[in-house]
Amino acid sequence: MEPVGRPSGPDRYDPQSIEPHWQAYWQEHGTYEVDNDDPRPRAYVLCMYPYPSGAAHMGHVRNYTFGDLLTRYRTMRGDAVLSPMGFDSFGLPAENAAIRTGRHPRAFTDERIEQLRSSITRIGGVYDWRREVRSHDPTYIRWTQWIFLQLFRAGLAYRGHATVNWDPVDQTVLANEQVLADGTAERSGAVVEQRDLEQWFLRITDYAQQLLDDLDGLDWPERVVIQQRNWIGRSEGVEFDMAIVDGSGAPRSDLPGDAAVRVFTTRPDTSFGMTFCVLAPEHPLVATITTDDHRDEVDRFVARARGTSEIDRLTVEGDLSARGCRTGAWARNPFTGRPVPVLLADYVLGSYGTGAVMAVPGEDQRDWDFAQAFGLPVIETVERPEGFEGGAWTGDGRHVNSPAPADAGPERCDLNGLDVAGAKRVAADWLVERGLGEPVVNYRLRDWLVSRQRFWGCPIPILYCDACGVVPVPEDHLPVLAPDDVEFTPTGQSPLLSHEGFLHTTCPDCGGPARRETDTMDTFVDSSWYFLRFCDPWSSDAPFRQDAVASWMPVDQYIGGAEHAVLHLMYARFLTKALSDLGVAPGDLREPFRRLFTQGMIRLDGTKMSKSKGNLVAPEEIIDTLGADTLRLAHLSVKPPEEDVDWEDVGLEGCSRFLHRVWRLALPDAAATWTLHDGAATEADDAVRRATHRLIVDVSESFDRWSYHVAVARFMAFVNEVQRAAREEPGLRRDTFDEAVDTLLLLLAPAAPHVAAELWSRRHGGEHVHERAWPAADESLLVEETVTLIVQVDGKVRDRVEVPSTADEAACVAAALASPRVVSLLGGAEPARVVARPPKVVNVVRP
RNA sequence: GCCCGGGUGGCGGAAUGGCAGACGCGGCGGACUCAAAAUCCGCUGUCCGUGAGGGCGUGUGGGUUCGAGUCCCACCCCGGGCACCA
Repeated sequence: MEPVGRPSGPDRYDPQSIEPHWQAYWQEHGTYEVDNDDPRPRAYVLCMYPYPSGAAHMGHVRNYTFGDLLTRYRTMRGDAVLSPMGFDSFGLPAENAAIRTGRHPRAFTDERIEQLRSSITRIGGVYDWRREVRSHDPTYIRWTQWIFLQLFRAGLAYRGHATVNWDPVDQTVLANEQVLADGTAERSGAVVEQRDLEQWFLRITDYAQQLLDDLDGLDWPERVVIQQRNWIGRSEGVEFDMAIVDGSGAPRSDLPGDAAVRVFTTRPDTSFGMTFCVLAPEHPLVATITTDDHRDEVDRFVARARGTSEIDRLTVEGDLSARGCRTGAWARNPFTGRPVPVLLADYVLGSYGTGAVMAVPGEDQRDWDFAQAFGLPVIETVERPEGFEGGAWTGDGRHVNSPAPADAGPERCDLNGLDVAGAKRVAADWLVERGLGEPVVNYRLRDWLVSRQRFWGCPIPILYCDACGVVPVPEDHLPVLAPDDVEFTPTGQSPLLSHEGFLHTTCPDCGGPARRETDTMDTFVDSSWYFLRFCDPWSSDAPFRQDAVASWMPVDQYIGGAEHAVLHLMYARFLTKALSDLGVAPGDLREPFRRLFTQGMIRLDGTKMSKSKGNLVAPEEIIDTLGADTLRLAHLSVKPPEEDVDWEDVGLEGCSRFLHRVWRLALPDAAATWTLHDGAATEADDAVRRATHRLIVDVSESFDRWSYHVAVARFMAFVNEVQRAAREEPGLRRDTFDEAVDTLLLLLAPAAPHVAAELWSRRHGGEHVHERAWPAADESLLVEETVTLIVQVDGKVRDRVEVPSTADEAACVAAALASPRVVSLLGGAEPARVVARPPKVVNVVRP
């Protein structure tokens, strides 16, 4: 790809010779290092820290180009920009490589960090590397563990027994967020199994309401906010008890008198339509309420449901009658006083609400389908709209069939005639007033399962003592580090489980023998606080000092992939709130990321480009030939930043040609090739000066709006215009030309930093362009003297006339009516109407 | 099914109710050259017309407006997310 035929020698644009020079300059001069006592206004620009997978791929390039542009731009605007970089360096790929090759994951990881750091530098990314953090660094491990202990003391980290997601390929449990809707693992793609295990959880559900409410104050893509809202899944309803009775409604002699099942519903208004009640197979009452004649059937059903993988349980196809089972028990509907049969079905989840629902086939489609399969009756309680032919009606309407029977006594409830909202209120109040139930808010969000049965992660700092039970490792014993003398076996089992030296220790409380926790933390724990550590990575007696965090946080602009919409971004929000409440982070820091930008993916032949798919286009090969500035510009120009990109559409050539053109235009010696003079200013000078100041406004606005592709288009158009003016007679005044070129270089400095720095330095005796102030436009040059007035007849453009930009309505109308084209189209008739928007447009409406 | 995006030349896209197609890619023609590359210049939505010019044109159909790619209503298609959460 080496261009042939372009001029050679010292005047040739040669990215290979200038790019390393400037990268070293920025590093050596600490140009983008900022101290915590910097007096300038502060800005915190952060790209999601990467998993070190080796040399950068195009996704990295895209991400870091946007972040780097913003860092350089804000710096030129006068801010102290915190732009740190680090590595999310725990994780399974390194451990899997260790299992394959026998090499320790640390060696593997450190090597890949160096490769990635080198790539990032070669892209031209500038960071305050003094602040670098790595998840697997013992100092970072220490503070991750310290944070875990604070959460443990506050009751926000707990050990719980639960049915959890087990990934048979990666040999570890996973959080709900890491399992896709089809029941496969987000990372490995394996079908997830269910296992009952004791695991560590973080109590994110305590923050469900805050996580929901605080979304409103964030400047985030709507898409991401909606995804978070869906994931939290708030739903309001009521819970109430239904007494377990026999088929005639009488109490059962084999059960205590208060035997009851509690149900949760968001539709108490439809209670009169309840024709059965459904329990989850894992509901604790199943065993006690099942009657003897149904016991065998129930046992078989429960065994099968528990053995079924999530993926099968979620399948909609198949015979519904096999997915439920009668229990022989009955429950009394408090609204009617009448018993309804109790069934089991796997579509009711044990982990949501009360694990039991009242089934209303008339107004719920799942209940309706189930009722059909089991031959259960349907009672419609909401009037159908005309023409409705489906099974269940879930919309609004007048209630019918909803009075309590006459023998229900003076306290009978009557919902007939009410709409859904009104009936909900009346039904809920009725339950509450009689002490039968209460309003309840449920969330879909579950506590965050953080245990991982893996070696290459942050060890959970907990001991198990036979005498004292669960004991936190004392803070002055941190960090707990995994041993180095470990062997990785092909089974994938964590070597910690069989490492005697790691496993056995003494209890800090009683001095007796104790066993270490062998699970490590989900790597999303590491990434939930790294942005806080960046503010104060030198802190040695706390994870960070509060004043340092207070001065930088929240992050002004966070940049990363949309694939983290629920995972990382939810966890990081949670931990920030928890640390704030614990007094570790400032009390008023409730959200970590003020603005979020999610960039599009890079696709190759329509598929996502990633390491696993071969990563066919290596960024460094392009840097080796066309240079980093061309690559950056191509990424900036190809599409709006938030959209997915097909690699085939990335126009390297046009960008390379453009930079060569800039080079020839700006090179001091090349001025001889242009027609420049020191005489009086001509119209050409006037036009170029206006274009120059217009460019300042356009590029600034485009940068502020993240319309980088438009900014690049403006650059190209501007260079074309200046070239043309400087080539044709009478040419340009030298100072007009210099102002145009210097302004171009200043504006280009954030986007194509190396070439801008090199040319500026050559033109200005070694000066550094990135330490110059962002240019300000001269307002007087933005006002044109004359403008092109659009003359329309009946809304169609028929002519254009030059008018003074100060022309008023009368002048514009006069100019329009004087147009020969308009005169001929009117054919002597008087216009029916003339609409003028001076000085842009006049529309003449014919009779 | 529900919720978000989005449909504009051969392609990526631009246009914050006022000149549709900026800028780039690709294509065609030309200059320079022994030749090529590179560079530079011109043309490049579509139809009618020798021409001047005119008709049509932003997924489809309606509407609002002097004027709609842009606003409103209905629909079609594509992409993404959610989906037994009671």
